[in-house]
Amino acid sequence: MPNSRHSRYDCNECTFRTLSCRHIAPEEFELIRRTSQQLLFKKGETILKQGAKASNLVYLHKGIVKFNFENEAGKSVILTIVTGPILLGGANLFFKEINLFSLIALEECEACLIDSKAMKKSLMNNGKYAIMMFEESTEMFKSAIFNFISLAHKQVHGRIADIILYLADQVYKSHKFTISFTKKEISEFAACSHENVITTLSKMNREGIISFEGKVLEIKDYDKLLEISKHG
Amino acid sequence: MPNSRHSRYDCNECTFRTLSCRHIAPEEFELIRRTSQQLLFKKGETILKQGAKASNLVYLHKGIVKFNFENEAGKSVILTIVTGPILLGGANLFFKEINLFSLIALEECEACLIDSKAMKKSLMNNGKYAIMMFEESTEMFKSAIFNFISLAHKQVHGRIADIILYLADQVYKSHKFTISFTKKEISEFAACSHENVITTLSKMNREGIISFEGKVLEIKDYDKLLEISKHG
DNA sequence: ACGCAAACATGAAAAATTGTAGGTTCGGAT
DNA sequence: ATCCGAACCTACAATTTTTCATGTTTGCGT
Repeated sequence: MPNSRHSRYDCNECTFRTLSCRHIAPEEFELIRRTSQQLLFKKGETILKQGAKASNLVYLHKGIVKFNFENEAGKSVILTIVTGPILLGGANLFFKEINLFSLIALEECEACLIDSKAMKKSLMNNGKYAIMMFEESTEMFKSAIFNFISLAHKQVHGRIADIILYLADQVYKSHKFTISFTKKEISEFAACSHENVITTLSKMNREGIISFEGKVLEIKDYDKLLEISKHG
Repeated sequence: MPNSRHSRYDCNECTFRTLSCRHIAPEEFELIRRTSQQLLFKKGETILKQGAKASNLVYLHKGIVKFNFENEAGKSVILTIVTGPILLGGANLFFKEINLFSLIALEECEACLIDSKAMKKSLMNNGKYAIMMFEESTEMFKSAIFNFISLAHKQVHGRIADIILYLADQVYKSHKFTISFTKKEISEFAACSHENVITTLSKMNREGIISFEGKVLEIKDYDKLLEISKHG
C-alpha cells in the first residue's frame, strides 16, 4: 500500500504547479490541487493499474517508473521506462476510461495523483493549458516508439545495446549507474528470454564493452555500443 | 505528384467540418479551411514525409494509409495501418516540428492538408476543441501499441494472425477483402522476413484457416485465427 | 507484344533465439 | 539462524527465423 507520509514536496514549490500557472490562474490550480493526493510509492508498487478506471493523472516528482503491459497469459512487456519529473497517465485520459497499461515504481517514487475530471475541466477552459499538458503527457510515446522500432528491426544484441544507451542517456544520465530492476525486467523491455539477456550482457562484459557487477553497470566503450546498436 | 483535382468533397458537408463546428464557430473553421488544401493521392504516394517539417495535419476522408518508419539502413517498419475518415499527423504536431514517420497511401486517398499553425491557433482559443482533436489524433496510437505488444510476445504466426484479424476487423471491416499491399509490406508490419510471411500464409492456406488467392484474402476459420493469436 | 523489374514461391542451410536442466547466490520471512 | 524462493548464471538441445539460392509469375513501360 502506498504510504501517505508527511508532504515532502511543498505544493507552492512544485514544478507541476509552476508549469500549470503559466497558463491558468493560481486559484484555478488550487481546484486541481485540492483533488490531488501526494503519495510515496515503494519499489515494486503499482501506481496505476492496467484495466482499472483511469480516474487519475500522475505527476511523478521523483523516481523511476515502468510502463508495463501484461497479457492474458501473464506475460509482461515493458513499453518504456521514465524518470521524474514528468506527467504520466495522460495517454489513458485521452484514449479511454480504462488504463491500457500499469505504471509500476522501479525505485521509490514521489508522486501526486491528480483527479482526471478536475484536470479535464481546466483543460476545457484553457486551450493553451490543454496543449501544454498534451505535449507533456505524450513524451513517453516517443521513447516507446523508438523501442518499438528497435524491436522491429534489430536482433537481441542490438536491442540490448539500445536499452543500455537509453538508460544511460535518458534515465540515469550517467555512463555508470545502479540498475533498479532485474534481468527478467530487462528481458521484458527487450522482448526476449532472460537467458538471452544474461548471455548477451556476459558477452559484452567479457569483450570489455561494459562492466556489470552486481547491479552496477558501467559503459566502457560507448562508441562500440553505438555501433552494435546501428548494425544490430 | 499529388493530383489537385476538382473538389470531390464539398467543404460544407465534410465530416471534419461537422466535428469541428461542434466546438468552434463556422467563421473560425473558415480560417482553418482557407489554409487547407484538398488533394488526391495515388497508391504509393507519400502524404507526409518522415524528416520533413511537420507543417500540416491531414484529414483523411477516404482511403488506406500506412505509418512507415525507415531507418538509416533503408529498412522500413509499418507502425500501423488506418482507414479514413480519420485525423492524422497530430502526433507530429505535439511531438516536435519534424515528422517522425511517413504517411503513405496504400490505396487512392482523398485527403485535406491542414495548416498546423492555423489549427493550433484555434486549439489555443478553445479547450474543448483541443481535447477533441487530441482524442481524434491519438486513435492511431492504440493500434500501434497493440502491434507493439503483439510483436513483443508472439512469434511470427501469432503476429500474422493478429495482422489478419486487425485488417479484417478494423481496416476492411469484412472477412473477405482485397489487400492493397504486398507480402513485403506485411513483413514490415509483422517485423519478419518476407519469406516467413509467405511460408506462414501458405501454411494457413493449406490448413484451411484462410484462403489467399492473388490479392484476395478470406478468413475461413476466424476462431482458429483467434486461437493462434492467443497462443502465438 | 516484348522485356525487365518487382513480387511471389519454395526448400535447404545457417544463424539466432528459446527452453531445459543444472547449480550458486542473495535476501526476506519465520 | 535457517529456510525458501527468487534471481542469477552457464551450457546444451530444440525450435524458430533468417538467409541464400533458384525459379516462376505478374505488371508496367516502351
